[in-house]
Amino acid sequence: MTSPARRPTRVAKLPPRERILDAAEELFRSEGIQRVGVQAIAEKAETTKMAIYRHFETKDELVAEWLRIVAADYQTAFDRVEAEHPGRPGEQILGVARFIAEGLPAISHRGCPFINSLAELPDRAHPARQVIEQHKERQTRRLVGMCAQAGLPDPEQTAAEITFVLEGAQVSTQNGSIHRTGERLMRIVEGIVDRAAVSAPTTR
Amino acid sequence: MTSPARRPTRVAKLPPRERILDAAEELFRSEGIQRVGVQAIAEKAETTKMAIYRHFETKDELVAEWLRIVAADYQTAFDRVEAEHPGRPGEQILGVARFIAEGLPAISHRGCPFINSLAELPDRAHPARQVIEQHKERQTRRLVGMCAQAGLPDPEQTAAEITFVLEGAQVSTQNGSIHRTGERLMRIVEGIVDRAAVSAPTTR
DNA sequence: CTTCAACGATACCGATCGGTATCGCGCGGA
DNA sequence: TCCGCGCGATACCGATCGGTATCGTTGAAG
Repeated sequence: MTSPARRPTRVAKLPPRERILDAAEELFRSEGIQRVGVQAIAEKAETTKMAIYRHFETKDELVAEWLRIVAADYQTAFDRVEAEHPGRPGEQILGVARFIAEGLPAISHRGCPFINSLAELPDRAHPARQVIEQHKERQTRRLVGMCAQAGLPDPEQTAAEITFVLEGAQVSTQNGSIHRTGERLMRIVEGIVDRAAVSAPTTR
Repeated sequence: MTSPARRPTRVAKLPPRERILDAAEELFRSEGIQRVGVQAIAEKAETTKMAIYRHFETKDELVAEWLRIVAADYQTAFDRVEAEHPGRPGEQILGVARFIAEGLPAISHRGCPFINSLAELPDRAHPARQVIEQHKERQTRRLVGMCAQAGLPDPEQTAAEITFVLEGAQVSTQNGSIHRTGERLMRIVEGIVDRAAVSAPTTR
């Protein structure tokens, strides 16, 4: 009656490490890093503090691991967008913007985990800071590459403009209404790309 | 020898309340809100915890008061920019952007206090949240007004775009180099205004 | 069947948190 | 002159923090 892969109750609980990371994801996103204690994570993960410290050296390392997963998810989304529009960098840029725009309601009132973590972790020696900086660097590099492939005259400048707009939009979801912020954001990015392309009407 | 207005030593210390607010300004900006204890503020202000609680009901109220002062400073800066270019809304918009751009090095590696406070205070009932929302609302209204006076066809849209860019630029100062971010930001805002004005070449 | 490692539970540690109570001192206004 | 209040200092409160030690149990591999 005790087959290994399935348990009658609890519908096959995930292993502790994944339950911990899932709980951390929920709590860190909704309440921030500093306000969430290790005990709270353990309870939400249906385990104990000790189990957490068996899998992660410190709370700071758990935070870093969480952000690594979030960063990997962003990378995957970028890959998918890129694959959906092969050889059409203009569409890829808009796809990235759409990905962010469509995610705005989900992060409503809490903004981007990376931006928030930056605000919560002023110590540049914190292990999570490396994760954040590497992530931002990669995303910027990809965006610059798309702009360059689109033949835009100043890829770094346009990529910076798009980055600023995307981050600003995510920040703005935290207060006030999100009404139409997504559509607004899409039209802004469309305008940026169109304007940047006036002197170089190549692929797109 | 003990004249009231001047003291031989300590070069005329400010009254406790202002010393507390000055200390809070420094510490909250550089280390964030949650990481700074009331005791640390008292020590930097050369006073005691009790003195702080004589002037502020709670730490949360002190945070709100600090943000009220920061918001008032922003308002003053906006007023000055507006007065420097009377009747020239295009120049006013660029003046606002220049104010933010020139402030980037000063907030280097720590970003905007409002954005950071939003990340640190997820509780919408926190007294500081009202201050932040009112501030953002006012700034947005002023920027929309400038865009409208400049005769731009869609003031809300353009104001939103500028707001996003300004906030994104401030966020981006926290990681990586600030090299040329100010100039970059200025050129971006110039481009936004120019593009938005193509169908309405009025004042400017 | 035995063994070993991961797990869950509990109790505990020192440190720090926001906030309070209670002193004594000193200066300014009446 | 004297009163009173703001001030600085100290000690203290309960709660929570990140992190550790030590149990008994369990489940899967050998």
